[in-house]
Amino acid sequence: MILQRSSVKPLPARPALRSAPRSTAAALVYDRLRSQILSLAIPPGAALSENELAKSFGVSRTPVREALLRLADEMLVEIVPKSGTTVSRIPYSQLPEAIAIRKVLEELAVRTACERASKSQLTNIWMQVERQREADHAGDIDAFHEADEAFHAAIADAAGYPSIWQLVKQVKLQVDRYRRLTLPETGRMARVIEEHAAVIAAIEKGDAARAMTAMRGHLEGLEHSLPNIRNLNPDYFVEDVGEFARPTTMNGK
Amino acid sequence: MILQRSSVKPLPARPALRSAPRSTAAALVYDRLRSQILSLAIPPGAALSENELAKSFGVSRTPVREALLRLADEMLVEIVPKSGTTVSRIPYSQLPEAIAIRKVLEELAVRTACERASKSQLTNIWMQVERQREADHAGDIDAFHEADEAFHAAIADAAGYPSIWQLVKQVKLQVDRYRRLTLPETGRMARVIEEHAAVIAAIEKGDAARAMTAMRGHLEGLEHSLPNIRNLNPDYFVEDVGEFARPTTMNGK
DNA sequence: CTGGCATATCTTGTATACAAGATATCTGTG
DNA sequence: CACAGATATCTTGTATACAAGATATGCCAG
Repeated sequence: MILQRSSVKPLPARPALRSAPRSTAAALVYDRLRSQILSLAIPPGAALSENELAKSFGVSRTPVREALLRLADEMLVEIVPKSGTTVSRIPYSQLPEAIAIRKVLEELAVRTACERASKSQLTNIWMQVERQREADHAGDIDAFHEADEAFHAAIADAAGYPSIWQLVKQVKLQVDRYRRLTLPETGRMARVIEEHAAVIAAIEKGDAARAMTAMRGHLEGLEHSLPNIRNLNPDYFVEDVGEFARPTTMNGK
Repeated sequence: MILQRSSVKPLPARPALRSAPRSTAAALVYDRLRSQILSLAIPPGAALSENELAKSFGVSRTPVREALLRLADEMLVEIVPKSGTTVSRIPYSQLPEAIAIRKVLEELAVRTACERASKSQLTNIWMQVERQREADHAGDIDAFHEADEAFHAAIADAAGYPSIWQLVKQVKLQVDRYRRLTLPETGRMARVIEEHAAVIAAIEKGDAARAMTAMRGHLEGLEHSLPNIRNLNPDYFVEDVGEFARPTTMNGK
């Protein structure tokens, strides 16, 4: 039982063991599948067979099934009881909702961080912006993305509301998959860095209104990128997703 | 693993499939366990054994394990790899965070509902208030609670953001367990009904500011009830929960 | 060639056996 | 009696076999 007070994460400069073996087989299968789904390496609508996955991972169906059940809870796969399992299609109509939710959550984070952030926490946030600058210079998209997420997580930490970032991660999943379909926009990294810097600068001054506006504007950049493509791969999307709330596994309660 | 070996509810030999004819055994076990955990019938800190649960439910370990894994994702149980599984203690220090998050989510819901609610949706919301009035008169606490939740869900529906309620349900779990420990406050139902009526009235008028204020005030009632007891059963709580985000199952990521 | 029914073969759900770490107990030794 | 070590017995993690529904296939009648 480890009980550890966490104010600031060490955050290794290096992704460390990215493809390292996780503790359990189920965790490994979960990580790999989730990563491939989010990167669209496995496209929306693709069929997944527990037997095939078990063979390809060299494990039995048990850990594969465990991973799939968890992915179903995250709405990343859909399990039809005695029929089959597929990678969820992207619910296009729900993306604005996800962004709206993310906005209020992150506004709460910056607002509260304005009141409660310690100096070391502010430093940590700035550090993530610096990491992004370096990644931009190096042209390392993956490192940029990682530092981007660390930035938002650090703000939630500074607010003393770390679970805000847990919720945001959960909510942004489908949006992330959508954005993978759009072409990388040139100069985006530099713009994001500017916006991030504006947010943390306002937090540092304790200017809640300004910080919230900056964060809102930053996230509205996501909204503007929505009505972009989607006609390229219409079968990657589902127009109207029925009674949401994991209609596939168990009962939604 | 110290902790009481407290037996899991006897659960009649005849599982009363009539009242809970869930499709799969795993779903049934999940529902029953979850209900008993939230009602504190199984107290925080109680040990859970997959074998014992399997015997008491008359099924094998497989569906029991599936249910426990899902409950672990919801932070309702904690699984220590080769050691044991316990009902999660209530993270007292995280309750204000949960309430703060819920506030901004529901403020988003009422604000958006002011713009988008249809007449039938408004009627639906009023209907839930009416159900609460009836439950109050009948003194039916369970029915009141159910209508209470339906009220908040209906607002999210009216906003066109139904997943807001899904998130709120997820966030309020630990607060709900906490409130089960406090004595039922006389006159609370009537007060809640008043507050609900004020919210829907403001939504109906399209007065977003007023609706948000009403909802905020309503939810602040939760906050005021926090520093109540907690000394009665100090072993039901955990002061500082380390690296949040399901530290028990798999890796957070 | 077309339609319909039986069947073969998929799928997921469940039960059971085994593996291996963690913990408690008991035993032997000083 | 105190303490250390072996061991018995817990725990969860995984593999495998079987059950049963869903789907595809193919065969046969018209």
